[in-house]
Amino acid sequence: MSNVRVRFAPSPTGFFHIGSARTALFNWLYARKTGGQFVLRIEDTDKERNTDEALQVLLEGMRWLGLDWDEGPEVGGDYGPYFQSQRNEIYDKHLEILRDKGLAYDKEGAVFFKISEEPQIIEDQVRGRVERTEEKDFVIYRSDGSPVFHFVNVVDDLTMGITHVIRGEDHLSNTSKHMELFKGLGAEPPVFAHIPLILKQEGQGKMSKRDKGALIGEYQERKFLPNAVVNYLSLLGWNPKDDQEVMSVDSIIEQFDFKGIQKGGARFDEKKMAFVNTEHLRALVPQAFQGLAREVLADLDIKEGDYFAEVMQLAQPKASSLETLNSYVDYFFKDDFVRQQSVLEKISKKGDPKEKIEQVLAAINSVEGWTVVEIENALLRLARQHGQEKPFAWFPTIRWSVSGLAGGPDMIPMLQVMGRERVIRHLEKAKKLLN
RNA sequence: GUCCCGUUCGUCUAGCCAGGUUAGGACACAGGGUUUUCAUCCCUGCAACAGGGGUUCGAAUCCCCUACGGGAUGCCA
Repeated sequence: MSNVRVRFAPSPTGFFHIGSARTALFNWLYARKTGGQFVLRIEDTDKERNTDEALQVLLEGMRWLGLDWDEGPEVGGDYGPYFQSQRNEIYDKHLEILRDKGLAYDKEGAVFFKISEEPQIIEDQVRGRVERTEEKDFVIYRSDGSPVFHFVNVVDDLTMGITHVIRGEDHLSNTSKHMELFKGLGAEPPVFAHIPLILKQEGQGKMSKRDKGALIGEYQERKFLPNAVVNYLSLLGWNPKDDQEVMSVDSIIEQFDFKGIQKGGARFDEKKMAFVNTEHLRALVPQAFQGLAREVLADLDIKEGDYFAEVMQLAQPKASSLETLNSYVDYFFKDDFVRQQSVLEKISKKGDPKEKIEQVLAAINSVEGWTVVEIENALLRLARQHGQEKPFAWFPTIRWSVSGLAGGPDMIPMLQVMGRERVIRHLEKAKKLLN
């Protein structure tokens, strides 16, 4: 247990942006690394947009990523309320403090904060020493009586005992305002760490919600593994200073530090994201993989029994994502799969597929049992009958017949798992299609 | 306009603080192999210190300038 207290203070807008998620992640990592507290505070001052539905998108996204909060909505805590909309008294009280010190004054119906005009020196944990001077007094209460972001942000951080503010670089220039406010309220500012922004994959500027891959909900829908998303996000602007890239969340927590945070913006790369996801998928223990696979394959009529587990054992080492798993294995579980015409055209160039199917059927019918060795031997015999060392020339045709595809799990184990009857049924059907 | 921050392969980055490296890794891409199957695996290749000046025997590394990129400059958050 340490005295570190960090926070993530999102505004519920109805979507959970990847940049916000990474800010949340870095705060969470730091809390877990130091044994501190991770506070979730909701900046719900915009009454129009802040619906309960929008809040749930955020909370579900956080939970999905595994970013559990020690204080905040649903869990409470000693520093509440955790919704800005419920903290007006606290803000008003702090406004009085500034008024009493002569640091707040009314003008044009609004309340302004009187700046000190001294340079504010930020010892930023990522950027080092940053110096900036505020040039003019700024509004802290609008003429409608509501407090503005800079003020509530500082008051909340102060009253919630936040020790480290880890946030996006877009706030770096605002920090001098915040420092002045902390000092005006008679408090030591927290430690700041400004992390680089996530940039668009293509084009200029930071990721916007319209960009592909910008929303956490997309990864949820596409059945990415949350740990993989966390892994990739952690690598966007941070690294453990060695060659590790595919890491468990525990390992990331253990190695996380401010020194490893990058200064420049990081461009998002969906291909690398997919790569990290594939690696995590392969690393899953078979039971975990099968559990997830059952969910994504729910539409297939899969009966209980060993067959499913065996198919998954074939698929897991080669499948690239849960999102595409269905198309990778569906033919194991149904007879009405589509045999791709383009694949047929390709294999037809290397000989008559119908002839090959007949040859394979004949070879298979002579097999006693249905072990990998027996299937392999049968196909080897077939190959030798045609003066060939190995039966690879028949593989594309077999694959097309039993799966309709050009690729998939290893050929012989796949046939073994499918079972003799099913293989023969598919071959016969394929043959018929070629008449 | 002003202020703040940044800039190493196409991309993410190591190296920079404590100057001497064939500038390393990963993704992507290309070629080859396992295998005349495959969304697997293995090997190889491609490819970078933004530009200029200075300091130094020696600069990716330290200093200055320029360019470019990002952010801030709201009674948005």
